[in-house]
Amino acid sequence: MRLKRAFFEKNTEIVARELLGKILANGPVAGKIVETEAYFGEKDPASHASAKSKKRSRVMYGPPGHAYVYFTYGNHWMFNVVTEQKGTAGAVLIRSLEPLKGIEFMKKRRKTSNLLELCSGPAKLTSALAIGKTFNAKSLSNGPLCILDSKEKPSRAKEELLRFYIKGNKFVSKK
DNA sequence: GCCTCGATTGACT
DNA sequence: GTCAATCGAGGCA
Repeated sequence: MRLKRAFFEKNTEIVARELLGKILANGPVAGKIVETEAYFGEKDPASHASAKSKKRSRVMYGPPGHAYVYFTYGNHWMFNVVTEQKGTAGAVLIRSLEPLKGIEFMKKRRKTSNLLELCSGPAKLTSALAIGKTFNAKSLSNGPLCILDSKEKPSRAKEELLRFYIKGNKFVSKK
Protein backbone atom coordinates (compact mmCIF):
# COMPACT_ATOMS: atom_id res chain seq x y z
CA MET A 1 0.00 0.00 0.00
CA ARG A 2 1.28 3.36 -1.06
CA LEU A 3 1.96 5.87 1.70
CA LYS A 4 -0.38 8.83 1.74
CA ARG A 5 0.50 12.48 1.90
CA ALA A 6 -0.47 12.63 5.58
CA PHE A 7 2.41 10.30 6.40
CA PHE A 8 4.92 12.89 5.21
CA GLU A 9 3.10 15.92 6.55
CA LYS A 10 4.71 15.62 9.96
CA ASN A 11 7.88 16.58 11.77
CA THR A 12 10.89 15.70 9.64
CA GLU A 13 12.56 13.76 12.41
CA ILE A 14 9.48 11.60 12.96
CA VAL A 15 9.09 10.89 9.26
CA ALA A 16 12.77 9.95 9.03
CA ARG A 17 12.31 7.41 11.78
CA GLU A 18 9.05 6.01 10.45
CA LEU A 19 10.41 5.63 6.94
CA LEU A 20 12.72 2.88 8.15
CA GLY A 21 11.43 -0.48 6.99
CA LYS A 22 9.23 1.05 4.30
CA ILE A 23 9.66 0.11 0.65
CA LEU A 24 11.03 2.50 -1.93
CA ALA A 25 9.96 1.44 -5.40
CA ASN A 26 10.53 2.71 -8.91
CA GLY A 27 8.40 0.57 -11.19
CA PRO A 28 9.57 -3.06 -10.95
CA VAL A 29 12.64 -2.18 -8.90
CA ALA A 30 12.32 -1.86 -5.13
CA GLY A 31 14.25 -1.91 -1.88
CA LYS A 32 13.64 -1.61 1.83
CA ILE A 33 14.70 1.65 3.44
CA VAL A 34 17.26 0.86 6.12
CA GLU A 35 18.91 4.21 6.66
CA THR A 36 17.65 7.78 6.54
CA GLU A 37 18.82 11.23 7.49
CA ALA A 38 16.71 14.24 8.43
CA TYR A 39 17.28 17.69 6.98
CA PHE A 40 15.46 20.72 8.27
CA GLY A 41 15.16 24.20 6.95
CA GLU A 42 16.82 27.35 8.20
CA LYS A 43 18.02 25.84 11.47
CA ASP A 44 20.05 23.06 9.93
CA PRO A 45 23.43 24.31 8.64
CA ALA A 46 23.88 21.08 6.68
CA SER A 47 20.62 21.54 4.84
CA HIS A 48 20.40 23.16 1.46
CA ALA A 49 17.47 25.16 2.69
CA SER A 50 19.66 26.99 5.21
CA ALA A 51 21.59 28.54 2.37
CA LYS A 52 19.79 31.26 0.54
CA SER A 53 19.30 29.10 -2.45
CA LYS A 54 16.09 29.29 -4.35
CA LYS A 55 16.00 26.84 -7.17
CA ARG A 56 17.71 24.00 -5.35
CA SER A 57 15.73 24.01 -2.12
CA ARG A 58 12.49 25.17 -3.64
CA VAL A 59 11.08 21.67 -3.52
CA MET A 60 11.79 21.37 0.21
CA TYR A 61 9.34 24.17 0.89
CA GLY A 62 6.72 22.60 -1.31
CA PRO A 63 4.01 20.07 -0.43
CA PRO A 64 5.04 16.86 1.39
CA GLY A 65 5.27 13.48 -0.28
CA HIS A 66 7.24 14.77 -3.22
CA ALA A 67 10.66 13.65 -4.36
CA TYR A 68 13.60 16.00 -4.02
CA VAL A 69 16.41 14.74 -6.19
CA TYR A 70 19.68 16.58 -5.85
CA PHE A 71 22.73 16.28 -8.06
CA THR A 72 26.21 16.66 -6.62
CA TYR A 73 29.89 15.88 -7.13
CA GLY A 74 29.53 15.80 -10.87
CA ASN A 75 27.95 12.37 -11.11
CA HIS A 76 25.94 11.57 -8.03
CA TRP A 77 22.24 11.87 -7.29
CA MET A 78 20.64 12.02 -3.84
CA PHE A 79 17.05 11.05 -3.27
CA ASN A 80 15.03 12.88 -0.61
CA VAL A 81 11.40 12.87 0.41
CA VAL A 82 9.87 16.26 1.17
CA THR A 83 8.27 16.49 4.61
CA GLU A 84 6.40 19.05 6.72
CA GLN A 85 3.46 21.01 5.46
CA LYS A 86 3.65 23.27 2.46
CA GLY A 87 5.66 26.39 3.21
CA THR A 88 7.96 24.74 5.74
CA ALA A 89 11.31 23.35 4.60
CA GLY A 90 12.08 19.76 5.44
CA ALA A 91 13.30 16.60 3.77
CA VAL A 92 14.51 13.13 4.56
CA LEU A 93 17.52 11.81 2.71
CA ILE A 94 17.37 8.11 1.90
CA ARG A 95 20.89 6.87 2.61
CA SER A 96 20.65 3.17 1.92
CA LEU A 97 18.34 0.38 0.86
CA GLU A 98 18.16 -3.37 1.10
CA PRO A 99 17.53 -4.70 -2.43
CA LEU A 100 14.21 -6.55 -2.73
CA LYS A 101 12.95 -6.55 -6.30
CA GLY A 102 14.61 -6.11 -9.66
CA ILE A 103 17.96 -7.11 -8.25
CA GLU A 104 19.23 -8.22 -11.65
CA PHE A 105 18.29 -4.79 -12.97
CA MET A 106 20.26 -3.20 -10.16
CA LYS A 107 23.30 -5.37 -10.80
CA LYS A 108 23.25 -4.40 -14.42
CA ARG A 109 23.00 -0.69 -13.64
CA ARG A 110 25.55 -0.75 -10.85
CA LYS A 111 27.86 -3.06 -12.76
CA THR A 112 28.51 -5.23 -9.74
CA SER A 113 27.11 -8.50 -8.48
CA ASN A 114 27.81 -7.71 -4.84
CA LEU A 115 24.46 -7.34 -3.09
CA LEU A 116 25.98 -5.21 -0.38
CA GLU A 117 27.26 -2.73 -2.95
CA LEU A 118 23.99 -2.22 -4.82
CA CYS A 119 22.21 0.26 -2.56
CA SER A 120 24.46 0.86 0.44
CA GLY A 121 24.85 4.57 -0.10
CA PRO A 122 22.75 7.60 -1.04
CA ALA A 123 24.23 7.89 -4.51
CA LYS A 124 24.33 4.13 -5.05
CA LEU A 125 20.63 3.58 -4.57
CA THR A 126 19.66 6.31 -7.01
CA SER A 127 21.86 4.63 -9.57
CA ALA A 128 20.42 1.20 -8.79
CA LEU A 129 16.82 2.42 -9.00
CA ALA A 130 17.47 4.59 -12.05
CA ILE A 131 16.45 7.75 -10.22
CA GLY A 132 17.54 10.93 -11.94
CA LYS A 133 16.65 14.55 -12.39
CA THR A 134 13.45 13.61 -14.16
CA PHE A 135 12.05 12.60 -10.77
CA ASN A 136 12.84 15.88 -9.04
CA ALA A 137 9.71 17.53 -7.57
CA LYS A 138 7.61 14.58 -8.72
CA SER A 139 4.85 13.35 -6.47
CA LEU A 140 5.17 9.96 -4.81
CA SER A 141 1.39 9.59 -4.88
CA ASN A 142 1.27 8.88 -8.57
CA GLY A 143 3.76 7.72 -11.17
CA PRO A 144 6.23 4.81 -11.05
CA LEU A 145 8.21 6.19 -8.12
CA CYS A 146 6.58 5.61 -4.74
CA ILE A 147 7.05 4.49 -1.15
CA LEU A 148 5.10 1.47 0.01
CA ASP A 149 3.97 0.69 3.52
CA SER A 150 5.22 -2.43 5.21
CA LYS A 151 4.22 -4.50 8.18
CA GLU A 152 7.61 -4.12 9.71
CA LYS A 153 7.76 -1.84 12.72
CA PRO A 154 10.77 0.44 13.09
CA SER A 155 11.03 -0.41 16.75
CA ARG A 156 14.66 -1.35 16.42
CA ALA A 157 15.62 1.95 14.86
CA LYS A 158 18.67 3.58 16.31
CA GLU A 159 19.24 7.27 16.24
CA GLU A 160 22.54 8.99 15.69
CA LEU A 161 22.19 12.74 15.49
CA LEU A 162 19.77 13.14 12.64
CA ARG A 163 20.60 9.85 11.06
CA PHE A 164 18.44 6.78 11.56
CA TYR A 165 19.14 3.21 10.62
CA ILE A 166 17.91 -0.27 11.35
CA LYS A 167 20.22 -1.77 13.91
CA GLY A 168 22.22 -4.69 12.65
CA ASN A 169 21.08 -4.46 9.04
CA LYS A 170 24.03 -5.29 6.81
CA PHE A 171 22.88 -2.98 4.06
CA VAL A 172 23.32 0.13 6.15
CA SER A 173 26.10 2.29 4.76
CA LYS A 174 29.11 2.59 7.01
CA LYS A 175 30.83 5.70 8.39
C1' DG B 1 31.09 34.79 -18.07
C1' DC B 2 34.50 32.71 -14.64
C1' DC B 3 35.53 30.45 -10.40
C1' DT B 4 34.63 27.51 -6.40
C1' DC B 5 32.73 23.77 -4.01
C1' DG B 6 29.50 20.04 -2.72
C1' DA B 7 24.03 15.70 1.64
C1' DT B 8 29.86 10.90 -2.63
C1' DT B 9 31.98 7.07 -4.73
C1' DG B 10 35.44 4.07 -6.27
C1' DA B 11 40.04 3.38 -7.90
C1' DC B 12 44.56 3.45 -6.51
C1' DT B 13 49.01 3.57 -3.27
C1' DG C 1 44.61 6.08 3.74
C1' DT C 2 44.52 9.42 -0.18
C1' DC C 3 42.57 11.51 -4.19
C1' DA C 4 40.46 12.35 -8.77
C1' DA C 5 36.05 12.42 -11.27
C1' DT C 6 32.77 15.81 -13.01
C1' DC C 7 28.67 19.34 -13.47
C1' DG C 8 25.33 22.60 -11.93
C1' DA C 9 24.12 26.14 -8.50
C1' DG C 10 25.58 30.19 -6.41
C1' DG C 11 28.61 34.18 -5.75
C1' DC C 12 30.96 37.70 -7.80
C1' DA C 13 32.19 40.88 -11.70
